[in-house]
Amino acid sequence: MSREKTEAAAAFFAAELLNWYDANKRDLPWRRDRDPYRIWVSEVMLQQTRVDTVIPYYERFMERFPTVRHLAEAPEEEVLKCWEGLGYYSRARNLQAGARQVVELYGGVVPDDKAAISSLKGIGPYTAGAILSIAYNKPEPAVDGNVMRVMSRYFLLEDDIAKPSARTKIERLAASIIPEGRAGDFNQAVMELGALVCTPKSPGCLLCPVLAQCAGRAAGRERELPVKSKAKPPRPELRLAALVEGRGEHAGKVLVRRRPDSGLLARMWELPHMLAPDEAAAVEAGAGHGRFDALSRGLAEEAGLLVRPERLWTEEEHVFSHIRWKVDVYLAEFGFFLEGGREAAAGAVSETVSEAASEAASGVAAETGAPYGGRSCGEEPPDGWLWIGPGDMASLAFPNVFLRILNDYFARRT
DNA sequence: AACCCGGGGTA
DNA sequence: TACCCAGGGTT
Repeated sequence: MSREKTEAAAAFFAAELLNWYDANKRDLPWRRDRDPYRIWVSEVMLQQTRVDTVIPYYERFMERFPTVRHLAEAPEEEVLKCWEGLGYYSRARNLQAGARQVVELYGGVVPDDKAAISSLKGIGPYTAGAILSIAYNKPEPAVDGNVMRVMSRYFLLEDDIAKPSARTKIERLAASIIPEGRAGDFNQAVMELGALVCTPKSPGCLLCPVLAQCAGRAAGRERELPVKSKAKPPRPELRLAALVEGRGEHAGKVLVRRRPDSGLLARMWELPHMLAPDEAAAVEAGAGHGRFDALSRGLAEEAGLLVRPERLWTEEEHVFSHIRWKVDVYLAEFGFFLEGGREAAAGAVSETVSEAASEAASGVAAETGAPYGGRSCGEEPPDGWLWIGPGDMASLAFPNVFLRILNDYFARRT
């Protein structure tokens, strides 16, 4: 296509899209004003997440953390709890870290220049452009998946949008056609078109305000675009989890633990669980045991927790973008914690671990306070472990799969 | 550049 | 079932 023709198509695109947006934009909570903090929160929530899913979370979040200072000063646990179920929890932790940066470095005012705003935790090229354009009306591109799809079709771009180079190219193109004084509206208009009309599977071309100049449609290729290489399928993992029921003063409660500070589901709460051993390999090595033994041994070695699994209680599935968990949940009777945690536990675990777990669960060790395997043991949960009842569900943040399991469990018990 | 990081809607 | 996301961080 000639440069002149492309430029004419670009001018048409911007003008028609703005008219369409003015008449058709949705009334969304974060479009009530131009408070950069509110725009920021909405943009972070909208990363990889649909508008309808975000709205209730957004309302709740803004009620609880109405200003950047409220967010900066809140306990992280509360922020995570507010984000529970929304996924990609590093977004919540980074958002709060960013809020604290804004308070400490910029007096609580979200900066309006690209370098400063891009230096905030959790703000990448898209979010920086979105805040600068929507809140401050600066002529910065905000290129997300919608924009890449719309532009790929309209300009018939065949770049693989899974590659970063495609986004960079589309950013340059988008920046070159932002209409004077209307950066925020234009960026939102392109995204709105992608969300409402130029949808991934079956674009509503007959309703499209820029149909007349759409090169992809003219070529009859709107359904083939954008070009996107496929991601690897998630790897399957079988997880063995223990639903450990308390006794005595912990009757009616179950044992949960907090995940490490970094990595998958960082700092969220969960049932104790482990990756199931490769059973074929175990049998080959002459160490084949059942799932009950595997769980008992695994939790002892990895977590310093002695329990006796009783029966399979439920199976749940949980799909991440890169892992597919099948979670087999076993009801288990509590034994004791090995003091000294993992290291001590590893040394204490013997071939007779399942017998030890049985003894422990039947209360032998607990009653006598006797050490096991040369190690002392206890009933008090170490740091990062808790006995919880139904009433504690409101204050601890769980990933969805464990939320389902625990809510199910408490609902059936009571 | 490749990989890590959730969850839900849609066809 | 498979695909799609209103991305950013880490290595």
